[in-house]
Amino acid sequence: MGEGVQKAGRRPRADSLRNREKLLLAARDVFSAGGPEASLEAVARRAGVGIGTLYRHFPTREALFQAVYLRDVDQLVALAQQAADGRDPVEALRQWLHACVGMVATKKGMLTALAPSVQGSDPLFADTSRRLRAAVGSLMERAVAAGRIRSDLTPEDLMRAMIGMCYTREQPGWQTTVVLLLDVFVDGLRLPPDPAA
Amino acid sequence: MGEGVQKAGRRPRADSLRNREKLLLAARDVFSAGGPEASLEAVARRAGVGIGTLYRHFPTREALFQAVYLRDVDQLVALAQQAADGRDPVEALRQWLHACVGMVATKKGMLTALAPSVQGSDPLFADTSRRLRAAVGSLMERAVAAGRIRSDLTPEDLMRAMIGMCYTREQPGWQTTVVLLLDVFVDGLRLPPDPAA
Amino acid sequence: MGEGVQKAGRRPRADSLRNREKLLLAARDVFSAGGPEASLEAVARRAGVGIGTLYRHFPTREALFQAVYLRDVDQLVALAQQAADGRDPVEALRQWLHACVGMVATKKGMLTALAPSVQGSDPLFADTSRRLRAAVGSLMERAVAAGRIRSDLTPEDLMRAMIGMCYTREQPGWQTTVVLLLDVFVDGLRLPPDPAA
Amino acid sequence: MGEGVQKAGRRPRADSLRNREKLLLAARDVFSAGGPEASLEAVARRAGVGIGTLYRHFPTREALFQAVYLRDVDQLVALAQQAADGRDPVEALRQWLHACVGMVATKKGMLTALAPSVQGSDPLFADTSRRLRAAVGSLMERAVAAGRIRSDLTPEDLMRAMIGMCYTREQPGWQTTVVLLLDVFVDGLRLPPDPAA
DNA sequence: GATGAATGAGTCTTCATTCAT
DNA sequence: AATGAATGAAGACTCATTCAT
Repeated sequence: MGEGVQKAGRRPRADSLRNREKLLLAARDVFSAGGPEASLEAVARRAGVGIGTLYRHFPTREALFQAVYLRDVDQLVALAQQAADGRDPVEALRQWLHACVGMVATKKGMLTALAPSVQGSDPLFADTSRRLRAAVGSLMERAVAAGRIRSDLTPEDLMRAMIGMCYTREQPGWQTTVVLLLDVFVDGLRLPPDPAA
Repeated sequence: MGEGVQKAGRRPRADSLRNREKLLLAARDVFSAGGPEASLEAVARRAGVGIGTLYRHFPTREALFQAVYLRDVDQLVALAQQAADGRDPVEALRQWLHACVGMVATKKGMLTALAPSVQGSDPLFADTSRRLRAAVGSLMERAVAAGRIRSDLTPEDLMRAMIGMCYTREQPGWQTTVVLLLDVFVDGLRLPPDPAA
Repeated sequence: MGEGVQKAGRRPRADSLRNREKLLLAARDVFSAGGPEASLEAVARRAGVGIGTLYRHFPTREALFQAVYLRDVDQLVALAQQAADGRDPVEALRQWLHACVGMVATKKGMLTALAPSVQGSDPLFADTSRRLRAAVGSLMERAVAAGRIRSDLTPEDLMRAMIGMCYTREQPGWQTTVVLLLDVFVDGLRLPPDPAA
Repeated sequence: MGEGVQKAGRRPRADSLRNREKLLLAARDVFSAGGPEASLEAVARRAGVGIGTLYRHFPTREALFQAVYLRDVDQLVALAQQAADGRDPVEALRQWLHACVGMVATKKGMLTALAPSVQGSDPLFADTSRRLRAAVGSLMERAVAAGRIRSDLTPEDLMRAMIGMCYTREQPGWQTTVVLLLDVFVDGLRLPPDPAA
């Protein structure tokens, strides 16, 4: 989906697959360094393939984008699923948010990927978006069910807060700041313990 | 400051002033729509003046930028000063943040202006930045002094949280969401009332 | 001639004369530094007058050019006339050529002025050209009359050789080289002493 | 070398070669007419190709320049080598200088190529420069060894004299003049026959 | 399928030149 | 007369995109 390659029912050529992989790696690097406006030629050059090859695999900039960051989002989802096990549910939420900051720090393109997944309506991101929402949702659900946090925020809301805070990333040491801000935010989500209990 | 025009002591030509104004309006529109990378030619075109005129008035992209958003930031500062009067200090903080959201909603370019004022180190924004920080700082100071909010956040931190949340703006109705998120954040800032009192 | 100012029979305003002078000085500096392609706005800026004023005084680039270098050429002419007195005529020729090199070294624009005066057919330079030719001609004449140099070169030829050698000017120490080359050239002009005498 | 094209081991596309050739021809014409500052767009236009194509083949103005004039300089070198055979060594020198004038006359851009090769320090011209110097040097060497000319001039000096004289080229019939001037110069180089011999 | 050449539209930027004040 | 604002025509350069090989 999104790639221009692969007529149904035909086994992909080995070099084709290899090129696709090289392109994805190159694109991640280039987009990380130069932002999402970076030149496609730079991507092809770094991948060591012709620009035509890039276009064959990813007919639009968006298609490339999507493919590049799909796996990153998958990691976030996995992380949310792990965090949902055991532990205090509010703490799990906080830990997961911290982990998100860590990933944004490592993979500079991550934010670029998250924003459309959370906010956009582009059908290309629909699936990614749905999976992410589900994972975050179940994380929140536990805390809500335990009466520990307010129940009027959606998973998107939480994601947006997290993403927004991360836009701060530039100064050295930004991670510390963002973690602090997120902690404040999580504190704001808490409900007082039920005095009846 | 920043404009290449106006040797001291000479009355500006009428059309010059008119053009400057047209350029500022056009620039606000264009930057709002296309982001800060938007083409300067597009600005000139929309202003209905020659590209040379744009360059005469604003020799660099940054100079134009700065001029466009200076007044907007001034309004935020004024708003903060007003909010500092009377009322409950935490409430004042919350109200000011709400007002910020309102301004971001009205002037789509506002965010573009705030980000460099808060994060950047460009000397052009140094003054703007300082004024903003002072205004927000005194707003927070009152709440801290009253023992109502935590004292370990800087004015920049608060601004960053606000700005970050606003990056969310795209979907219809985003303002409601952002206001909600900011309220959560302010709740997170609160300290429990001093039991000794 | 060449200037657009001065309707006949009207005394020039004092500031007009002052501006003209400032422009000439500025033009010399700017053309020296930036070559003959230098921007007229730079000239006006350095002169501290408006670009419009420059145009009023010198309606074309060439007119400015001509005015700037007129006096320089005059100096060369004067030099040639002095050199024609006394001394050995071949030596006088050589000395004058050396002096030319010195002037080219001092006034970087000099070459730019000489070339059109010697080669061009622009009527603006006709007079300059004539005066120069006359001066150099009489210098050569003496040596020819004394049977000391060949008689088949014109004053233009000599000037061209000198100018050509000077085009070399770039490297540090070029003057030494050019003087050497001119000495060789003068040696080539010599006739053997008349054995009959 | 200097071109941005041709990864090793791939046969160049036919139209690519054709375009390269068209560009070289166009560039020679345009630089001849308009000097080395001439517009690259004019070159592309005259070659009948897009400006992008020009940039692909020659990523910098200098690269184009170099490519255009490389072959011309090669011819001069070959000529010098031929002239070094047989004949009277002073006469060989003179003949070669005459040939240079002829080439300058034919290929108006030649001077533009020679100047940086002789005077410049641009690494692009280093090789060209070296080859030319060697060729001229061995031509002079023979005459010096035979005690026929002064030994205190470098090959560069000779080249500069030749180039300088040619800057004269404008008027009709300039070749005759330049040949005359060069003959005078060569005469100036001569030493008197050794009376001891 | 892969390659990279060709193309031209679009940007930025500088200036000569004209004209309103 | 002087000024400098306005204008737009170049020119350099970059890239997205298409296509010949």
